[in-house]
Amino acid sequence: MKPKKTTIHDIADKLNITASTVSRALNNNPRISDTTKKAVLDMAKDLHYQPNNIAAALRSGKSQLIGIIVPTINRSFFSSVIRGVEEVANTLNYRVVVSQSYEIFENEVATVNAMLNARVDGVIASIGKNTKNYEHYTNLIKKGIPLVLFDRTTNKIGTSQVVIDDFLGGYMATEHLIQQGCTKIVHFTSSKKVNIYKDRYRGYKEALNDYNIAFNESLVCKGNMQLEDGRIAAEQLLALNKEFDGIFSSSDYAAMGAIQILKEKGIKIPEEVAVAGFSNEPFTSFTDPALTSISQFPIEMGRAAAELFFDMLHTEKKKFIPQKTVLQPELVIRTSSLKTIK
Amino acid sequence: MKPKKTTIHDIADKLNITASTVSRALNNNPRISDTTKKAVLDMAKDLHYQPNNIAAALRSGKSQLIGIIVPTINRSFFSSVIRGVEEVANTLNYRVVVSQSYEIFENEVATVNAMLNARVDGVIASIGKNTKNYEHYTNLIKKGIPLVLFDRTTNKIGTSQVVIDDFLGGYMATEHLIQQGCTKIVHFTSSKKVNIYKDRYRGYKEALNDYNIAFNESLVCKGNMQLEDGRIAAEQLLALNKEFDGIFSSSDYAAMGAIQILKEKGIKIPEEVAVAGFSNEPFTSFTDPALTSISQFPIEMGRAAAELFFDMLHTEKKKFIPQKTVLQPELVIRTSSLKTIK
DNA sequence: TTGTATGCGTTATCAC
DNA sequence: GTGATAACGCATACAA
Repeated sequence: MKPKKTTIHDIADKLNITASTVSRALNNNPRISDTTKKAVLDMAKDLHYQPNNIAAALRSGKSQLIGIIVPTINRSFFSSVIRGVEEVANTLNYRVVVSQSYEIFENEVATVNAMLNARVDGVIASIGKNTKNYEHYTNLIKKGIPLVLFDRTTNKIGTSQVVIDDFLGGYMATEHLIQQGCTKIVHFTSSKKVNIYKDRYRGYKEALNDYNIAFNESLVCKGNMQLEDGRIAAEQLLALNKEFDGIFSSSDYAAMGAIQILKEKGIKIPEEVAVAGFSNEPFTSFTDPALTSISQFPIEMGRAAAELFFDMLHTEKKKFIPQKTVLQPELVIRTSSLKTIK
Repeated sequence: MKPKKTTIHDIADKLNITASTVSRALNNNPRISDTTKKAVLDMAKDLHYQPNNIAAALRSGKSQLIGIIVPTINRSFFSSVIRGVEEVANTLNYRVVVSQSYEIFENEVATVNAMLNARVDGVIASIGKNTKNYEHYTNLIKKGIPLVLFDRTTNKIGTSQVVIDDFLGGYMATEHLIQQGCTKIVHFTSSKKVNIYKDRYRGYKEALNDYNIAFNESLVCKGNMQLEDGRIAAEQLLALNKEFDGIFSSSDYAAMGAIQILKEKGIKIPEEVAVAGFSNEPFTSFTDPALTSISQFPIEMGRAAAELFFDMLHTEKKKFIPQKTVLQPELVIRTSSLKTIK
């Protein structure tokens, strides 16, 4: 019934050569003559030969698979990183296996394990917010499986990572608000445990310091960085009669939430309060006012992660030194912070 | 050097049983006694046994891999569909391999081929805009590999698909504008070759007809459905002095482009022109005015696609009848179309 | 430049 | 309820 799949043996038989020769010819092995190569390639086409990556993977120990672990796929930042990874993986004949942790530690562990079972050649991951134990990741490293962390990373395990300079991003956003005349700048942040928020916070403080503006801890709001958190924070600031003329939020969503509340209360943006977010989410250019933000170049980040991955793959484990690619953030100025020009 | 990976043979040796028994125990085969099962499981844990999916795949012919092909990963709609697929695949111990066609036909063909080489157990795909030849997909079907199409599908090849009722979506959006008092409604659409745009267009016409509004072809603008296309279309309409009091765009992006132009020209939305988009992109709730749109429930679409896939997987090829899941769209009313209440 | 032999780790078919 | 054996399709060490 089923038209039995053709293998290298079928090609070999037709050509009166051996399977090894066919295998070599297909892999463009230099020791095979051009004539045989051509004959093999032609016959492969004739027989509709379809290489079996699985068999090759079992034999060679290389699956040509890269595992990607992200909290959730349908967030612009993460899907863009995946896009970047896929772009370069694709050109090198690698496939990309994705899975989500949903910020749940157990899922993250399980998913690393699944990647291990699938025998991926390496893993590119962004750490979940609630992850404090990195054993599942160090396990990978112990087994000699390349691991590249991006964005939400950690220095506690020695592996390559790619991040943007979050400190600089925080600094740039804050500096920009200061230059627009703000002196009482609110900051929205999240858990200190997460490197990215910690660094953006540091950048904020440093900018204040450099411009001789006193740091006021009561203007720092902690939350979960969602739209709702921004709304709540803004409401509380107003309820407490805090004076402020600028907001630097570590998340575009929280910034947006604050903007909604301010608009509802009739507070003018940017005239009375200038706002800057972080991430340059696609929606930031569509809002009213359009939201100033910090671009993280997620596609480039994905490409960089893939490159670090292939570096690792081609380096002997003992010779390997963890690399860190730091991308430069970019301040994207939009109406929400443009006091002067308006 | 390398701590040789433990296999089922290692477990078997330690326990003085055979690999077959271990294999069966690990697969929870009913013919194995509970005591041996427990012994095997314990030993597996002790030896840090890590199943080799690749070997199992080669032997069994099942890779536990689902290939997903989308035009681009970092578009909210597509990444959300992927999320839905991954959700259900994950619970059934399947992994998801994603790749992008970038709307380029050759890429789509190549990527289907790559999936074939990777021996995925099936493919879930959304067809690229420029694809007119479906041979690469029919090839899959011929080989007995389950194929599920979603959103951008075709009836020309007999396979399962999941779509939303685009006709109904188009109808609902148009009807809503009519109910808001619009009588001269512009429609933004794209290539007639693509099922989704064709159907939304049909819905638009039908609604006009049902409400006794004459269809005016000069109010239909064709474009590529991007922000820029919406801007261009709106500019042309104004330049030509076309009278219109509503816009139903088959894309949120194009709708947004039109809104930008109308705002620039001082035309009030929704008072003078009411606008509705399609897709309910995340940004639609953040714009000003917030954009009325049609939700396509992408995560549910992904789940439905996965379910159709597993249905196919568990059905004999000869007994299989292509299924079509049609999801109901939902009108999400926002300020951009709310003439009455304002 | 090509052939021979072997094994990657698992599952499936028989046998007992 | 368990064992023995083969086979999945390919790549590679070694031989010629």
